[in-house]
Amino acid sequence: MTRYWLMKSEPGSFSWEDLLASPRKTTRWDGVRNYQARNLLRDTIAKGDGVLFYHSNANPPAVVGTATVTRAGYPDPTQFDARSRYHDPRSDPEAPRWFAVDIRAGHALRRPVPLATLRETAGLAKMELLRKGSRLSVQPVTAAEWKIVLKLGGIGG
DNA sequence: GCCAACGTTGGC
DNA sequence: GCCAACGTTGGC
Repeated sequence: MTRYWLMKSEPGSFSWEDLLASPRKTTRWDGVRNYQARNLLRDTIAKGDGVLFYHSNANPPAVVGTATVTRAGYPDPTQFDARSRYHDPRSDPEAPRWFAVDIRAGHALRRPVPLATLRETAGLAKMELLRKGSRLSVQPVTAAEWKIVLKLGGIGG
């Protein structure tokens, strides 16, 4: 069963344009250091799942494109890399603490959908992103929410 | 830059 | 197990 997700990225560190410029428009979604998000990456997110690519800490914050999961959860190598800013010396290679997935860019939205627009859209009232205090960098999106966001973005009907 | 909300750490 | 202190996220 195909599921849908929203992934946040600060364009100052890795933007939608950076994803498009990546080899095969694919990147490893690594550096996630939150246990709830880790559980999703490790246990639930599957190859073929759809991703809304969201620019956080942006002006305006907005969903800007879609992506596809091309590789399901595997140990995030940055946790074992002493030179990485994501290095975690307490993670045991025999039982890795952090996981990553690979994603490939799908379509740019014809119109990015700003956070404010999401908030104004009735069918999205229960979106995780809109919950007060929500900070999950990887979060579930329902099929209905996915459809609505794509429509707002001018793709997918 | 501010600050609310949340997660993690560590003393006890 | 409690909770204060601290660090991070992310909108504004």
